[in-house]
Amino acid sequence: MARLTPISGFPEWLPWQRMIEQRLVDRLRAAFERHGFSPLETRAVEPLDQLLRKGETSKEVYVLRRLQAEPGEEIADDALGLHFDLTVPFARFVLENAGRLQFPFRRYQIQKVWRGERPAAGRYREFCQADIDIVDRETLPAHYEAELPLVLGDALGSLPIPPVGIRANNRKLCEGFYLGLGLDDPAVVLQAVDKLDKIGPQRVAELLAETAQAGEAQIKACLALAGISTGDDSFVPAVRQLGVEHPLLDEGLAELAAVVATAREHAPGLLVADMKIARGLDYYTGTVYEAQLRGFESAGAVCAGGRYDNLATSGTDRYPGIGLSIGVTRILGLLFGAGALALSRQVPTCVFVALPAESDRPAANRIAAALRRRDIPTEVSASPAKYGKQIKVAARRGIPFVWFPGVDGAPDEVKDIRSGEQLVADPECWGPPDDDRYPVVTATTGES
RNA sequence: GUGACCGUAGCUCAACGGCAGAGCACCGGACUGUGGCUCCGGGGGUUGCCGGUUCGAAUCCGGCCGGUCACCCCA
Repeated sequence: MARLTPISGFPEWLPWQRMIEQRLVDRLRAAFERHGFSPLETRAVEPLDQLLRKGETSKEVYVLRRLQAEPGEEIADDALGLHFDLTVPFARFVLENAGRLQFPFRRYQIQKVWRGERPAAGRYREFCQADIDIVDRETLPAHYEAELPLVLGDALGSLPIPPVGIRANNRKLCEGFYLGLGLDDPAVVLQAVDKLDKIGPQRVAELLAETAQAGEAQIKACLALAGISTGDDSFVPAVRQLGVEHPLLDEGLAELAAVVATAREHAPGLLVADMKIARGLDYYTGTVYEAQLRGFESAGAVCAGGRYDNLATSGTDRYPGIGLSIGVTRILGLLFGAGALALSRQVPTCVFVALPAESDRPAANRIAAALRRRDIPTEVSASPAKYGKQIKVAARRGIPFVWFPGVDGAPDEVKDIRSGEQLVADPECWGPPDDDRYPVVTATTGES
């Protein structure tokens, strides 16, 4: 057998980490449903031509081929590829099932996606995303653009992870500004401005001159716009002061102001308007979002999304939508890497039933069954070793309670392994404290 | 996909051309059926993989794999 090595970009967690992931996903799911989003799962594959509608991401797509494919067989448009996000498959699903869905349709979707990128810290080739989207037919009211960040704040806010900060911008605002400025290719300008955090104003200015043929005054105005970032609607007069006028700009300003105002009322400190958020994807048409984990800003965005008016269209039918995506694997990878998450024990087991002798196993099984009936995770010792060893087995796994079956008519006893306290107990009515029944996720502070 | 740095026991690291080691962890005993402390003992490694140089390679060279960082892009 060949030496076993991990495969780059395909993370596998240990059981205690998987338990944390499942608990995190449970919380997300509960929050999404609390806000009225319905669950959806789409197949892992889409026809290549569907996946590539998004644009120049073709290099990232993993193609599915049969081992017995004809040698030299071309990869056709109808070949299957693994989906690289959940938005494109969702748009396809909406078109395919429009007749059976009620609109506005709100759904959440928590699934693996695959991208053939170079792996790095917090970046994987196989990873889990949790998406929420709302689509409607023909038109999508702007108030959804204010609602989505609140769902995100609710979903992530109750978890023992660092707070997320959402930065929002609006495509209409930027495009209107650039058009009003006389720059007629807003997409190119956006691409340059998007790099501001990375390469700084000098290089962005050079880029703008090169790729967008921007003049000095135009560059200055673009950089001034990108420098505006406020937690309230004071960005509106700040933008107006730059003296640019365009109908699209007015629309964008009004929409973003509404997003900020709503967030301020319901989740103060969650969201800021930031005029340099661009997002690379060109299908966004309104509000765009990007969220970072506090303390992990350099690792990039852990959530992203925005409004797309033209992603799901077929003939005359149009389904404008808006969505946000949470990078579950990235969040976990960053926090595990920093040692910032801990679980109260390594196994689900709450009670470990000790075994006096192998002949006592049937009695031990009955005790375990009684506890499990009352929803107390229980396992029976593997072997009737000395009690000291059986206790040690439980202690190493962090199991909080060891149960000693009574022998020769003596009553059962249960021992709290942390305090050492041992009490007479009846498997039909004893129960652990609420905090001990299931493993609990905690944030680890003060790692050095 | 491009470039740079790094790979020794489960973990953290020594040995840097000449017998592959320590601490922690793990297993056993002292302690005859109630863990954690202490003491004593034990098992663990084709030095990431393949090839090259050399009398001799963990050590030097090349390729591959894996990890990290900067580009690119993105969750």
